[in-house]
Amino acid sequence: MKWKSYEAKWQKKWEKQGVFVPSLDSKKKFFLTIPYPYTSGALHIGHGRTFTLGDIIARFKRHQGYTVLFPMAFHISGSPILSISDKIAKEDVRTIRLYLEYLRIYETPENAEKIITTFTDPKKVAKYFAGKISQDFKSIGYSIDWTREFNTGEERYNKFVEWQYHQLKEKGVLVQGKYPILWSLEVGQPVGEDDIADGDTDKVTITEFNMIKFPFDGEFLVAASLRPETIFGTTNLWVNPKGIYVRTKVDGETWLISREAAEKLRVQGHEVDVSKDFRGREIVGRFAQNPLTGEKLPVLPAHFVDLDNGTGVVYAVPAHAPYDYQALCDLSNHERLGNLVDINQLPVIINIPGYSVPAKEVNELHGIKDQKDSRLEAITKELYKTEFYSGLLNNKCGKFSGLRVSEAKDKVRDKLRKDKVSSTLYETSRKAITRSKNKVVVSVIDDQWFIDYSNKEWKKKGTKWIKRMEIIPEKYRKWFLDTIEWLDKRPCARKRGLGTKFPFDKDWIIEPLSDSTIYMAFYTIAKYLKDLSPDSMKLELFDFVFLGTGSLESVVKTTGIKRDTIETMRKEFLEWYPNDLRHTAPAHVSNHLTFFIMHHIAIFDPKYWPKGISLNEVLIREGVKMSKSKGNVITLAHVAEKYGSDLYRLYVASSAELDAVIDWRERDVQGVSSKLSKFIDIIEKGAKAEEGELELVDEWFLSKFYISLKSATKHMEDLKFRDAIVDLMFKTLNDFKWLERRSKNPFGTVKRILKTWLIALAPVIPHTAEEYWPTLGGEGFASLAPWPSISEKPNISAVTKEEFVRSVLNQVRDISKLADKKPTRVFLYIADKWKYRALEAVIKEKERAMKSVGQFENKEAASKVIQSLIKGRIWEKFSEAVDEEATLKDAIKALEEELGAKVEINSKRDPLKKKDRAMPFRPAIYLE
RNA sequence: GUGGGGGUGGCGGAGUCUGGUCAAACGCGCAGGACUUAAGAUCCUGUGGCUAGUGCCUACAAGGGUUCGAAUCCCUUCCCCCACACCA
Repeated sequence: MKWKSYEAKWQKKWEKQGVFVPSLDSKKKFFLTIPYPYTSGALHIGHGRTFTLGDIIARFKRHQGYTVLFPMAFHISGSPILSISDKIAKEDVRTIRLYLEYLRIYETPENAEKIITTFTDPKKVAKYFAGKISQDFKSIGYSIDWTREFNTGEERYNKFVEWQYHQLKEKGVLVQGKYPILWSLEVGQPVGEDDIADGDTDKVTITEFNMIKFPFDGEFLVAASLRPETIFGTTNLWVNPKGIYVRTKVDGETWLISREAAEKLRVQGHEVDVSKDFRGREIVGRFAQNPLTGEKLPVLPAHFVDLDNGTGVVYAVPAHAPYDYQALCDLSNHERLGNLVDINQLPVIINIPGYSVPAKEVNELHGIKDQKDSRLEAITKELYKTEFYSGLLNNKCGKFSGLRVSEAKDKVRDKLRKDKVSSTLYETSRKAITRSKNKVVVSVIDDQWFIDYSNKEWKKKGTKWIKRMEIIPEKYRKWFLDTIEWLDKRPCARKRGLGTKFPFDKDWIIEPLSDSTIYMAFYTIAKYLKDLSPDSMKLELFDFVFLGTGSLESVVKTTGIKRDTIETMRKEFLEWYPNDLRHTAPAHVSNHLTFFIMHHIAIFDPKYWPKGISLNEVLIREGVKMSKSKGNVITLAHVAEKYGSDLYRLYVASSAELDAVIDWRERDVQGVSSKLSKFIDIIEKGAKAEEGELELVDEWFLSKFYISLKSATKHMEDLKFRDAIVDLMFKTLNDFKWLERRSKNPFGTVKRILKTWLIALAPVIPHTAEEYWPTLGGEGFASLAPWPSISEKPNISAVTKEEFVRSVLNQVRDISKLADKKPTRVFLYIADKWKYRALEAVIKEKERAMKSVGQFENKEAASKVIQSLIKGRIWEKFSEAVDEEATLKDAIKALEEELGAKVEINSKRDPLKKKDRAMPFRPAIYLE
């Protein structure tokens, strides 16, 4: 792995000479961004895939003559870094262990112990890892302009984000309203996924129950359900007889619900005043009213009712709910309550093919005997799924009859709400506790700030723009369109975390996905703000720089910033914007990338809207996902030392196309490594060789290379790196092997294309390109060399002839394999002249060549030959006939060597009468 | 649940949009050979079945359909993966 020895040297040279710091006033510019990494730890080779491919794009564009801006910054907004510091401060063992592990990637154990004590300050964590990540990036050879680096905790960035939010407010997309979030009652604080026990593995979401109020002697017995449409099939209400319920005032009415439910309602924006509690059994046997039909419904006891789920009151739909049906069965022998619901006359309200009373039938099928049977859960789910997709509401459902369950659900819910018999209760999707063992419930915040993506005009513009943008691979475009369709109001500020304070209410902090949507613009000016006082970064400054509004004079006056600094900033912005390409992983489509597009649309002039997005899939290792817990992570920091950066880059670029998952397999890495070694070996030998006369095989090799280069250039433009490398590396190396066998002077021949070859691979293996560039007589940095032009025309006839020789060789081999003998003499017979006339006709007329049969003497034979040529689609393989006899005679030595046999062409000797079988490009063969 | 992607050889993966050029690019593995005292590295050859030949048969998750023709288009079923709002 020779490349390891020279990589660091070139990285230093690039940095020292500012090779990747672009100048202004370019003719052709290209502005590439990759989302900045979040600095909570070390990055691994999976993250590196995205940055590496981005870098390859940047480098390729530079070769193509673009002035490329490829900047980088660091994200520190949000709660994770904060909670890391909290945990380290609280001496949480797991966190400390994890971070010591991270630190040891870069530090001696003693230093790691020292540094971790500073990590109680979140900014120190962020700063430390930002430093290390940029060091890692440099070690992989990324061509980043580091002069524009910043992190999102800096004041200049905060000022910029504040400006962004003023803009959003002006555009009317910032709104305030109610919002349900996960909440801890004990702590009185929101809880995030990382606060919840097992929150990472078993996600907790928020579900909406419909609370339906059943009139109950001037009060309401309030039942909660996820299936409002089943209200038409209810026969009774269930309470848990042992459970504790409360009689409470809720929003001015008296409700009977479980104690837990009352607590939840209190934090969900309801006025709750609990007056008295009682056991569920106390109301058993009384009657409530169906709020839709007025029907009398008995209150019955059931043990499956969970007080801490919904309201602790459930309305029974025994024909459709396995639990309800079974609970009725369990009760049927009860002398007083057993006959209040007639189990043989259950109202069926949903028709599904194959069932008459679904719950009854599935229970019987599974042999359910008791409501405590644990299988009921799964059976319920199963039945619900069937009903949801194939069930139709029947004529018991009034105006909803005939609807599918999937449609009826929302319609019935809306009607119940409209009639004020129903409202919403939020519940967690599963029982959850925080890591400090507090119960997680849902609370409703009523002054939450949102970005209103549901705004119709805005959406329309977004959709239209996405249809026009360049999206690579194309298949992700639909995902963008779906996302924008689905996007609704999105909370954009939080009470916790690092980041920019919300400018209109300083108690809030802008949420980390909402503070990173237009910062590509910030790159253009970041370096000029570095030394200015934050106070000078007034709204007017950004207005002027980004929107061109206001006058230079007045901005100078209000900000006190020097006139030419402001002018330069404006110039930088105009120079680089829009962002030509943003490259990242598909996971960001449904949030970040769509916000990125939408915010640009809201704030900037259309000519500055983002032009393109490219995406690459993830990287796994030996078939499994990399994760800290599995201990199979290779960090970016180890790449240079372990594999060398050029090998890493080559593997990442060549082993899968953008939309396929890369599997990092040590064995395959070794394979790629040997290709790279071989390539370097050829360069070294080629550089020393003398160019000589070109023979057929040399012409063939050079021509094949030009064809590959042309195809690879196209692939690079389409970001199909794998295909490009297959052309430039694997196929060309294979061709070279043949050249080595056949040519008198293979290295002299390859020398003619070495510079071209090297630059064509430079985006992928830049260090190797730099190292050998001077050796080959290149000037300046290889990284800045122009992309090779393809002026040389491939010699098609040489290619055809050599391919013909190779195919004859293969044919002889095929036959000797079939004949199962190793020949000592090989006889080749060239096809008769008239068959070449047939070939000519087929090359010219393709499928329609049959009509020329008439021109031949032996029409039957001619028709066979032509048919065969057509079937073989010969015109796609060979574009012209060659003088086969001469070509083979020229190559006779090579053939004899390869075959280890004497080769005779058009010999009189033909004992098996093979000569007649000969066809153009397929001489007849006889072996002895 | 909602939305998206996918199932091809011993393996990773091309090919699918634009049906015929496909027994399947490129790579890995495996087998035989060359080189070597030997191993490794490297190079050559082979790697569905039949066949001294430009062909036939069986294959592209399973089943069905459209078509002269399907891995490719349509339908059904099974299986796998990914993303989903405060998480960066």
